[in-house]
Amino acid sequence: MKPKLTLKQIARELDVSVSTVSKALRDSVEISEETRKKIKAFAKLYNYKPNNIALSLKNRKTRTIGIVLPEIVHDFFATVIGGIEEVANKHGYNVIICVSNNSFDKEVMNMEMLANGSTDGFILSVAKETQQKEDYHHLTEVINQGMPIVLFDRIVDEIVCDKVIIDDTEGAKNAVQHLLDIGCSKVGIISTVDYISVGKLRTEGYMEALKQKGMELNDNLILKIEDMDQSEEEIANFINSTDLDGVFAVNEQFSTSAIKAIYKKGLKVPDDVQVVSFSDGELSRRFLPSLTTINQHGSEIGARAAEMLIERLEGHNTNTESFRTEMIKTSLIERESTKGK
Amino acid sequence: MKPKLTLKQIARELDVSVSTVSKALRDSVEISEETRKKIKAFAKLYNYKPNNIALSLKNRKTRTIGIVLPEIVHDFFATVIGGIEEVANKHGYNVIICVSNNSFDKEVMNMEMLANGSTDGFILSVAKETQQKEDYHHLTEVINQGMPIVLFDRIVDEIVCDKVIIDDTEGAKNAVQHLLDIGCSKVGIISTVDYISVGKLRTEGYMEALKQKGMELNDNLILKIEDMDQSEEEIANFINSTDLDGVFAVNEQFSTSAIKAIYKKGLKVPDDVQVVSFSDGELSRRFLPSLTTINQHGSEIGARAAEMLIERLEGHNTNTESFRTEMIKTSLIERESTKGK
DNA sequence: TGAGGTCTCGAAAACGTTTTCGTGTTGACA
DNA sequence: TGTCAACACGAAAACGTTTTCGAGACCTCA
Repeated sequence: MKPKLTLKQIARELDVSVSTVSKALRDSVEISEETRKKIKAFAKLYNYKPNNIALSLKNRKTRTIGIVLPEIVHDFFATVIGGIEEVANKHGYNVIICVSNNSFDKEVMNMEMLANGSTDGFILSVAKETQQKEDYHHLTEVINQGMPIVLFDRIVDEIVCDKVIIDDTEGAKNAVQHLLDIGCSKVGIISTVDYISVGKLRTEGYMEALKQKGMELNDNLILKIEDMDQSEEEIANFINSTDLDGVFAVNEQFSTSAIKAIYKKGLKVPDDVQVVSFSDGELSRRFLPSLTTINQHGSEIGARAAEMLIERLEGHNTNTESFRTEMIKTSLIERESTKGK
Repeated sequence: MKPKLTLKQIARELDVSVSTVSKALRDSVEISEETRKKIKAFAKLYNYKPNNIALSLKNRKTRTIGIVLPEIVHDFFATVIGGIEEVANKHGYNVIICVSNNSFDKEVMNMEMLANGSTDGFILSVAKETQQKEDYHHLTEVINQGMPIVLFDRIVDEIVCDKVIIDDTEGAKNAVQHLLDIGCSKVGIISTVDYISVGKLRTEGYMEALKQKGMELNDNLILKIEDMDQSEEEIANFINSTDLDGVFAVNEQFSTSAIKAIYKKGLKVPDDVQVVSFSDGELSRRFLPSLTTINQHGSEIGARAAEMLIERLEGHNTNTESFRTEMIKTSLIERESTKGK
């Protein structure tokens, strides 16, 4: 077991000073060709690699990005992480991931932990509980300390920072419009309670689409799920107690539950009821019938968020203090759960 | 924008020395009650938190665990991360995650990057390409530097370290046994090529189960997928060209592809063909029919791996140099893709 | 009164880097 | 022979901690 080589050891071994070694390795002209070669050869031979921690302390930069997410066993978030990871790595950054499990306290703890020198900045999607409490002091604190934050997906309007979102309203509107375009006349929505920002926005998109077609809103066709654990029964009840020919659900879980209930009711998808789902994940692609979805392009969201954060970190934009909110376009992917025109 | 408070600033502000501040905050008896209170009050007021990087440098401990995975948009790995994250956090550790994308080079790069001071140890599942090349120098190097490693799932026998695995053979055997028990007489397997350790082991389990029942092996009933991208067609061909009443597939993707092909062929699941899948994820639970699976208990794997690593790190076991390989039991979850007895 | 002990505290080293600012040794040139 | 620049290198500070050691102030007791 040989511990890591340090500059000091190289210096001692070669009988020069630490500064000489450091300079030689960084190709400083101060050091003679000869010594430089000798030192570099030695370093290469023994595979010297500078200690990241020491560099971080010196430079006050860690070259790591903190990611805080509500959950990780979740196709969308996993995809976003993938996107972040890729561009972060390309720029020589690492990512350190913490999960809030949708708990406000854990979110705060994680951020405090990471903010004490572990990361240069944050990419985060706030916990459900945080949106509910509307307590964002941990975000403002971090920002006040000069650490950039990029919010995505579950953002909070009050916080001034860079944001990456999808147009939830537009995406939902497109989904519902599509259902109407292909012949549905009674379209229901399965969404979440309003304090979840995306649930609220998607519900608004649903309403807009109906209004645009001059159709009137029927509250009975709107289901807002509060408790994920009981979604299955609630959705079954909803399907049974209504007479729909189109369903728009805000996530894959709701969509598949709905289809299951539709089958149980003796109806067929897409023949009797057509279904469009928000979120395009493994489940949508694999399900039978495969789901027509609104693709959120998670990896693009992640990639864009990482790019924005790194840009702030490297100061390519210190000139302008204007924060941007970037909108990633969603797209409709037609599959078997709708008939098409 | 107020930058982070440091000991030095507190010292200057309160007109004492840095060492006094440090000691006071750590409740040293060296410091008088009075000064201690004053300093602690000040620190609390301005929310002083020690800088992690400085601590890491001083203690030569980062309290972070490096995780290197083949992929992240994958139910099993995401679940494992969840398990790791939970116990890591409980012990005051952070996790930093890198993805190899099944590339050998990226795996090596990631490990080198993290090994230079960023983490205290590793939890990893090796890339497909690494298993193929059988080049493990990056692992031995890290181990030689005194950093503990815990391998899980895709492990490599040659490396001496702690390991957490599931009994792939046993799990597969149970799956096939179950199919035989509930009346199947012609059971096929859809697996991966042999250089993927888990694919190989699961195939062995399949064979063992058949042998134990005194059934003879038919190579035509064994499909080994090389290229994931073409799995769908290969599986369809396999299903069409064989006459099976039971299918065991080593992952959810293969299982659902098989079921799709079975339907296309005009047969029913589970009436005509019964299916058991390895890996219990969202897809298995949501699919129609929901899948009978072998649950790998990913979060337990992660949790156990983290515990083992932390134990090494905190030196609770320096006495014994014996590395353990822990086996997490799989369990069969019966759902709709099998009929039961 | 002086020796020794107890309380408090500060200086300095250490962790592994980078960088600024010397400083000694050449050699050229007047 | 003396001056000055160029060259090659080292000392030290800095990043923010913790910890060891030393030292001054005060008290106690012979």
